[in-house]
Amino acid sequence: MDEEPGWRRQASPTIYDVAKACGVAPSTVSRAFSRPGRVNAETADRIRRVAAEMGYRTNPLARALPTGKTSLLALLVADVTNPFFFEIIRGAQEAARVAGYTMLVADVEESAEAEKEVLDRVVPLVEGIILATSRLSDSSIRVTAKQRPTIVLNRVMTDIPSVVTDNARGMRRAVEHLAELGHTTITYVAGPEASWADGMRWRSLREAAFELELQTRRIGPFSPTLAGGLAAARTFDDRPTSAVITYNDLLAIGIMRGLTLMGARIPADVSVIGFDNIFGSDFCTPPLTTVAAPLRNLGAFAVKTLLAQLAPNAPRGLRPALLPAQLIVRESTARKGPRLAPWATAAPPPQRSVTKDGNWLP
Amino acid sequence: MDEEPGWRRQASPTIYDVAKACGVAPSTVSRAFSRPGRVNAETADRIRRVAAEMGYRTNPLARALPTGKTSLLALLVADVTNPFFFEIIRGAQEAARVAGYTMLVADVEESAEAEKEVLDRVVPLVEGIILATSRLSDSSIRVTAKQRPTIVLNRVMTDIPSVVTDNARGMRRAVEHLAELGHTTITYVAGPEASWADGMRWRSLREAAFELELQTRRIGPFSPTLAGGLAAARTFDDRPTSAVITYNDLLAIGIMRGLTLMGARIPADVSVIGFDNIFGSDFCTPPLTTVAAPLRNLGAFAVKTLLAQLAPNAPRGLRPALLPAQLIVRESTARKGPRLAPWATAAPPPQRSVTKDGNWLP
DNA sequence: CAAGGGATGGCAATCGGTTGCTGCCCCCCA
DNA sequence: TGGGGGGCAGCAACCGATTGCCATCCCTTG
Repeated sequence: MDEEPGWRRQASPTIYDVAKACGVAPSTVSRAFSRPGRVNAETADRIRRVAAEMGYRTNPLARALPTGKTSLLALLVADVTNPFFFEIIRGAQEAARVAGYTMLVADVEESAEAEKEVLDRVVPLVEGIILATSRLSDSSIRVTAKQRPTIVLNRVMTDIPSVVTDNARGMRRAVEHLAELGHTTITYVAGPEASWADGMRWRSLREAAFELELQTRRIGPFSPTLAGGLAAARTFDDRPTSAVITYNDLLAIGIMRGLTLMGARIPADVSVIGFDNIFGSDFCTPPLTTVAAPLRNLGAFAVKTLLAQLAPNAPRGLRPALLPAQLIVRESTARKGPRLAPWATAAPPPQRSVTKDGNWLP
Repeated sequence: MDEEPGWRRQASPTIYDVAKACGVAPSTVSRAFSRPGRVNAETADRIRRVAAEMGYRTNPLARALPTGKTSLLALLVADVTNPFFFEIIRGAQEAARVAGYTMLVADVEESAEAEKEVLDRVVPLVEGIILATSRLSDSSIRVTAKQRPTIVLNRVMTDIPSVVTDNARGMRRAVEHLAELGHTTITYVAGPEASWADGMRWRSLREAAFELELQTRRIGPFSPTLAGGLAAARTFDDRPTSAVITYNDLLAIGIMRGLTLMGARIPADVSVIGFDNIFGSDFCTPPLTTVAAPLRNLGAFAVKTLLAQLAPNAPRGLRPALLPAQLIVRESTARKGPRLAPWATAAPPPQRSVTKDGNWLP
């Protein structure tokens, strides 16, 4: 009865198999891979040859158990379908890959609940965590950071390493741009209240406007999505201004679309500036003037910072890393025109209906 | 000297700690969680209470080593920055999460090399794999499938479970739509040669056109990106037709933009239909008529199929799952106009420069 | 009252590497 | 010739949970 050994789905060879085939001890095989100098060069070579022949691959689970080195990093993003994260993910994955790490990207669907759940699941698996635009409270983040090295992206915390875009400088450039075009009052379309970046951008706007002697106004909060922008357009229509800066590009694209439907012309009637320079901001109508975040770099930099934390001689640099933003002028901004709402009196609104999630009805 | 026990970064409690605190054996603690009926209800309750108090969390690595259950699934996508995948990722992550699995999303940057490397790294960690738009050869995929249950998305293989959009039906609808608008010749703008979907779409176009007595033409291959579309516009300009169907939306948006820069009006001069209904296809200029793939469902369905494979009584349904596509008519298609190239004679092209990756120059 | 059996809990092996320590061999140098 | 030391390989414990098997205990039943 013992000629047919029980088989599992995939009996890949182990160091024990390799050891037997080579006539050495398992520990020697292990060291042949993980500590090359520790074993005779010839022996090591032979072991590696045989191992390759047998198709041996070291089992990451087994390695991770005693050492804790899973070679896994986690990146939690608020919303994978938000283009803001695309290049961040790319940059992070790439950086992780070249460093020999695998990136575990998880979507938390804009919910603190889901974020906690995902964290619970992921924390024990990974060596480090990047929280991109977390919706968690500072204290929740600290709890996580106590368990694994953690980096926050797009948010500043005093006791956790953070990587952010230089919002203040970017906002300053945007405001200057509008001022040069003759605008005197700027409406800020706010994003989620829980968002650190939103508060930061609004404050920076206030400051810049104050220095340049412009007026500001604020509407919101709105969901940072196309649909949110559509809603913002309706609110904005009550007290319009000639210039708008939005929390992010999605909101900007949405508000442009909403205003256009109401009969406004962009940029002739209203100039709009977004934030982040996401995918699509260059081919929307009109192409959007926006404060470009160094997205890819943001992701890559976060990984590098995290990896640095992982090193035994933890550097502990806690000053937030400020990555430069850049104003990209496209076609949604223009010299201030004479006309303000109601737009409909000037141009009949192209009649068309839009569903609540921002799609055209057939 | 032994009062200060060596500490590791995070000594989370183990079943041994819990066992000691409860005065029972570790195995009992283990069973209290994994096999509730097997241990006295009171004991189990007490153990669970103490465990909760101590903040015990079962270590997934340790559990996975003997059992092989990592509760991890892998989703490999050709390009995370391609919006085609956004909703697929969402759908897949969501489905995995509710099933108690964590999804490991990996970007392979459109390269078979990178795909292999990522697979090597990921295969031993996960219980199953979803290959979305793989650039691998059939035989490479089979090798992977031998190691772990594997599902291919957007590609049909006879011996591996696959989930695809019903391209033929979708293409048929698109061609009918163009025929109704009076178009007689359709140019197909091809995507990557290695793409199964590209071949499928082109064949379906041929068939549909044949039945409806239309002419077809084919240009390409082009990279399935905005930049690819810009290049396609130049090629198309040599032998223009009044209708274009592209391999995907990105290509469609790119070619629309390219043609517009050359002075063509869309849809008056050229009607364009894309494929996939990606993020952005509704707010580009003009909003794109496209064959909508059930993206979110595609992802969710793939996960469900994979999970089914994981069950011990493997169903082994090998007929590819065809998910229905839908034609979304927006504003990039219109009745065939009288005018063909050269466009420039009719309308002076708005002079503007575009960088090779499709951004406007400042 | 004894045999049988279900309910509970413990023992110990196991998953596949890693690593501290030991032991052996050989070479070098005094 | 003997002692010291470096190079190399093996032994065995360990990471933390799972699980087959055995030992108890107590209750039931003939």
